[in-house]
Amino acid sequence: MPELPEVESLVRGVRDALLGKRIANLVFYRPDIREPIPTKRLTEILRGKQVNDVVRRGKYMLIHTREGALGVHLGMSGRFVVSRQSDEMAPHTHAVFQVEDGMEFRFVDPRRFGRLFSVELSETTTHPFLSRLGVEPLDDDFDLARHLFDASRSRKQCVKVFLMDSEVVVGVGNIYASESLWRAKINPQTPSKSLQLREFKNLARHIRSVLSEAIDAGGTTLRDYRDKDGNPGYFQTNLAVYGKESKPCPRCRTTLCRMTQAGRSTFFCPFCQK
DNA sequence: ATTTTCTCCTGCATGC
DNA sequence: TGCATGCAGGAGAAAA
Repeated sequence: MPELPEVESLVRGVRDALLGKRIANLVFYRPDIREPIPTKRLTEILRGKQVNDVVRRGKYMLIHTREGALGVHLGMSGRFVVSRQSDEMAPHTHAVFQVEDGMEFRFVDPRRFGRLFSVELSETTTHPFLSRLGVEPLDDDFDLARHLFDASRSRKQCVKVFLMDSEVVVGVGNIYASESLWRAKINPQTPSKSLQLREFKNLARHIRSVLSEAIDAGGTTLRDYRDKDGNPGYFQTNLAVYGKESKPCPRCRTTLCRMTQAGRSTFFCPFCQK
């Protein structure tokens, strides 16, 4: 379940491995993942081209050349792993990007919720997958609390669902929404419009700290997430509430609860998060 | 217009 | 042991 910290960890590794390198060739094994992979256009953009930049936007990774970019979304179970060309091919390998240095990156995704897409030079911000994304929670250039406060005034949604709206703020998925609300001692069912600016300031601080700590730990691996070298993250050992239903709250020892909000599991402490 | 539900898919846990 | 069932979930599409 890659969210912002997992994608950021991956992007940093891919950037180190790929920046300045040339993509020698591309091989597609299964172009019909969530959406058909634009194999022809991706080949035009990448083959024989040098990688200029590798960046994250929300939960998307963008690998740029002077012709455009490859967009990658890991979905639920996607991996983007560096391999030797002689390594055995993992099941569910859908695409391979061969690098001039003899290594290659492989996109592996058992559940096929992920996507590979092409981004033209002219649409790095206007591409349909990118244009509607909300703010980056770790950007320092603006007031996250103020943004959340303003965006929530006209909403009926509860704060947990609101936080997970990628048109409001990107990268906060099911795990980090639950974790940051627990840290901020806010009940996930609280209507977002009823929170005051002061409470959003506290919440924003905790969103940033939990995401930053998770990046430092290489992300959270519950089942599928791996970095480019196939290594898991380690932040799952620091999770306070996610997946901890019926375990004691780390703060007050009250038994943690699980509920469903907008079809997603939410974990919380019924005592701390009143 | 906003918000909820559905959909995509496979692997794993559960229950009989 | 084996099979059926259900659940997990990011995010766009569809429905409400």
